[in-house]
Amino acid sequence: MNSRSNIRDVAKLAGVAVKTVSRVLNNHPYVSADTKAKVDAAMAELRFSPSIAARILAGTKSGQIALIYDNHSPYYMHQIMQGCWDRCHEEGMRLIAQPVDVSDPDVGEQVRGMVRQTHVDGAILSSPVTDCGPVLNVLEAMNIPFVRISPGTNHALTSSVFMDDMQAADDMTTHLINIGHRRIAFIKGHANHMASAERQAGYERALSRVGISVDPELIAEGHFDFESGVAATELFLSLKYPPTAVFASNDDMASGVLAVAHRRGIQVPEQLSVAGFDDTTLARVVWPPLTTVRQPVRDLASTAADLLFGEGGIEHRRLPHELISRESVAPPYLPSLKKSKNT
Amino acid sequence: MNSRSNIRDVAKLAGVAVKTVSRVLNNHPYVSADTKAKVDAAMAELRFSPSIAARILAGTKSGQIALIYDNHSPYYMHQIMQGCWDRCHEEGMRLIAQPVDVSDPDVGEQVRGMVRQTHVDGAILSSPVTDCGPVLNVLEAMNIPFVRISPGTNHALTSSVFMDDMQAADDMTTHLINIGHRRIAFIKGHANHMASAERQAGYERALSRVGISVDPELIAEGHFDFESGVAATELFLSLKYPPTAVFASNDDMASGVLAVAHRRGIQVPEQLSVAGFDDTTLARVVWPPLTTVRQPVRDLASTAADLLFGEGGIEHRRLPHELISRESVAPPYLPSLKKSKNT
DNA sequence: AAAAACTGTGGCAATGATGCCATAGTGCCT
DNA sequence: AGGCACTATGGCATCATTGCCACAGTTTTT
Repeated sequence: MNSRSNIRDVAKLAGVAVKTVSRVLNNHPYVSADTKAKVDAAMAELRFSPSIAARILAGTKSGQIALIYDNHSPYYMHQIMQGCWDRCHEEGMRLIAQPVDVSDPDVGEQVRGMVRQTHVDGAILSSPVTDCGPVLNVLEAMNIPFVRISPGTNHALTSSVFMDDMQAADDMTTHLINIGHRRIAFIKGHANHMASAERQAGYERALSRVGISVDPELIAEGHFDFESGVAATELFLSLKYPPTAVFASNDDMASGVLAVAHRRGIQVPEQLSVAGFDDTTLARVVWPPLTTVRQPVRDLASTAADLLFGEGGIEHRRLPHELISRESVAPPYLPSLKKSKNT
Repeated sequence: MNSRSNIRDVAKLAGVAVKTVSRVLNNHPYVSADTKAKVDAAMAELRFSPSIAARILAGTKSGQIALIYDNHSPYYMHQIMQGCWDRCHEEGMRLIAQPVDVSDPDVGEQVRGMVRQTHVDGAILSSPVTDCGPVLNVLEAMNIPFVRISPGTNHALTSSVFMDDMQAADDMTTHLINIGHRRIAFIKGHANHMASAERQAGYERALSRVGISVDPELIAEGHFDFESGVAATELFLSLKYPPTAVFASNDDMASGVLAVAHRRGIQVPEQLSVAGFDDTTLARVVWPPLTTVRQPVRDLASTAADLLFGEGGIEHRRLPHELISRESVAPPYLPSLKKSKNT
């Protein structure tokens, strides 16, 4: 009925001491290959796997790490989780995915409770939790090592993995400029993600470099979701001089731009170019497929796990981004210019 | 930092036995109000909080449940998780999300290991894990209660929540017939989801009822992902008499249909109607928005958690579906009929 | 009035693994 | 030859809590 096998049963079957089984379990040095083989065989035969609870109680490690997140883009989180899972699985660690609400004033206590209960050995934080003061304080106070994925702020005491959001946004904006766009609108990301400000800065830097003034009318608020892409686009298209291109801070919002264009019968990319950010699955699923910045989300996550497991001290690793050209971006048609030439 | 106080310290300070403190902790009956007050005071003074690990080890409940899944649609899983999380949070339970690979011959052992390690009190299975023999056997052998979300097979010993996939597919097909379609193609779901067969049966039932013969050419394999929607559509459109409507077994595949239509310059819905299934976020994000069957995914998940927590015996609860009409479906244009009339 | 049931409390074993200390053989340096 | 470091293994206490059994006093039932 119950699989009753514990470490003692394994020890008996393998003909060794309990302590030796424990050593095999924890990959301690000083176990002969011979003994290890016997123990492994016994464990396999008994279908043994150690109780985390007992391990926590007796020892100092639990073999578990937490992924703490608060992100509303399912595709993005899906990739983050996969990256973490893969590495954890390789490493024999258990991953506890823990959603939180960073706007909840109680978020620190919630994380404290979770750490207390699960005794996780470390944590991976995904933006925007990476910059959530209460959470950071709690983890530091409890002395839990953690790695941050795409943090917005520097933090001398912990490792992080990230990409150059500013440069990526600059690249995309420059690309739009290079193919002829001058009125380029920008939809900001959620304000609680620090990357949002970075991307905006990159956008503005690219414009400024070529002497295009930053027009506040062409910058709209956004929250990384489809609806805010829609809302922003409605605004842009009601302007006296609407943009010829819209650069959204993620793919979800870019999809919103496409939806409005479709509804109004505006041809993309002939009449309006649309660029996204992230290169989630969504970018390939919508029509036309989005020109976007590929963010190596899964690699970011698995690298974060690497850094957490690694012995090394704190490290800040930047992963490369890539501009992905698809069909949602083309040179502007610019009927007004043609007309003025004719007149 | 020093949460060094344990139940013994509390007992000593309160002047009672350790066991009595345990009773207070667990709200046992048979503790006098007087004693309870003393113990509460002592706990407060020592800032005591019990060790979950010890509790799990010594007791029979862990306060944790597992969500075991293997689904490749991020939007779908996102909703499932949310539903589970919400109820678990209300109930003070910890949720451990555990992805598995049902095609892995070792999947049973993996689940066994997870259960033994974490001591979960119960599990929620999401399709297709609901019909994965090895997993079911392991959970039964370990005597872990579980609830299945959208299982394909009946199972007298465990509760389940589901919707009527056959009826839903029938409804959608009938809707397409009612507005004039006769050549309706169908893209199957992943073969390892039992719901796939149900949906196909519903499609065929609706056709048969009105005397339309089921044309094997109009039924294509699919795997619940965008790409298989694309592949199926390429097939359909290369037929001598292509369909006027395509009914895909989920929204991801329906998005694939839309993509092919866009690429070939086929107007949706004027020249081709497209229907999906699930009503995930994706259905509203693509263009045109998908007519689809709303599956109450989040409710399914939270209901599953309800049944797991509930004292009640086994129960099979069906949740209602709903046909959502959006812009991807319209009456067929049928140019060939018009032509023949004219000639 | 005896028996049974309820109330309130205590003692001790058990849970499953690790930490620390001990032991013993081997190879190497001085 | 003595001492030391290294390899390999075993024994036992320990972690913090709950389950089971026992016991005594009080109330209810027969």
